[in-house]
Amino acid sequence: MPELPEVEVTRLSFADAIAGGTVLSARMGKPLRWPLGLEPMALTGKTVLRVRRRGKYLLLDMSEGLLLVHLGMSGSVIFNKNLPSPGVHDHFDLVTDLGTLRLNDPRRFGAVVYASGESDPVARKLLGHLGVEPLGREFDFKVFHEALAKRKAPIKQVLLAGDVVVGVGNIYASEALFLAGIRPTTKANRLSRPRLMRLHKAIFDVLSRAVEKGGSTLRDFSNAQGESGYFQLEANVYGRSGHACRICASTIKAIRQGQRSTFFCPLCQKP
DNA sequence: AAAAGCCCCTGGATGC
DNA sequence: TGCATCCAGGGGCTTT
Repeated sequence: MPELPEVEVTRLSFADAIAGGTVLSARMGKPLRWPLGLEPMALTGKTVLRVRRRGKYLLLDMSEGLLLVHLGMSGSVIFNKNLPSPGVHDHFDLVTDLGTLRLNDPRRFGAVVYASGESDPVARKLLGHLGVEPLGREFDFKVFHEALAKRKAPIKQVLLAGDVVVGVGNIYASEALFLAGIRPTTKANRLSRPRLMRLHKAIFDVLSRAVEKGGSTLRDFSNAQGESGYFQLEANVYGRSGHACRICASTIKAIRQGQRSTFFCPLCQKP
């Protein structure tokens, strides 16, 4: 489910509310993608200092150590006081004196992992290979250009891999390539500098716009206050195969790339 | 080093 | 109504 915008919207929706909260108890439901790394109750007494984001990971800095939270494909988080007793897909509760953070994740591709710090091996394994943050100052065009020049894979799949830029998932990869006028199958190293400049800008624009709109709610995404996002209403290509392109009225096409769907306009997006 | 496939898991939509 | 099949916002791991 969640790409960078949804994770960022989630973060913004509870970061201030949980900051300063001291853990009273914690519980795990069914196992998630990776083990927590300690007994849930060992989190008791730690304080949540702040919530950051790295790629699609939420980082909860604790008074000692940090929690890495990933929403996988179907995860969502809610933060509130007096939550009802956990449902079948509620797999992690962090009860603090300011409220409870609860992860709901039917498919359980998500994870909550404790690390002693960012140099902890488990944190390095999950975060160490990540590319640049697209909404930060470090998203430099020259670096982007040089990284893509080394890649012969289709540009869509390079974007998805997340080792050049983080946070661009299946929706926003298709959307950014549409805005840049680039065919998703074009090999990354075959793109000219002007076209890459358009792509660089498109990635920033589409992700920031999606954050503004509260993310995309396709099936079940909502922020920690239970509110839906609206960016999907603005999608130009994602999920629109067979429909008319909003720009040129051509029929939007769907193809498969690496076991994932890709959507594009055959006229607006040049190989 | 980089690319391509394979899984992990559940639920909703679709088709017969 | 019942059952099979396909598809879904991710990404680490293994194999080429």
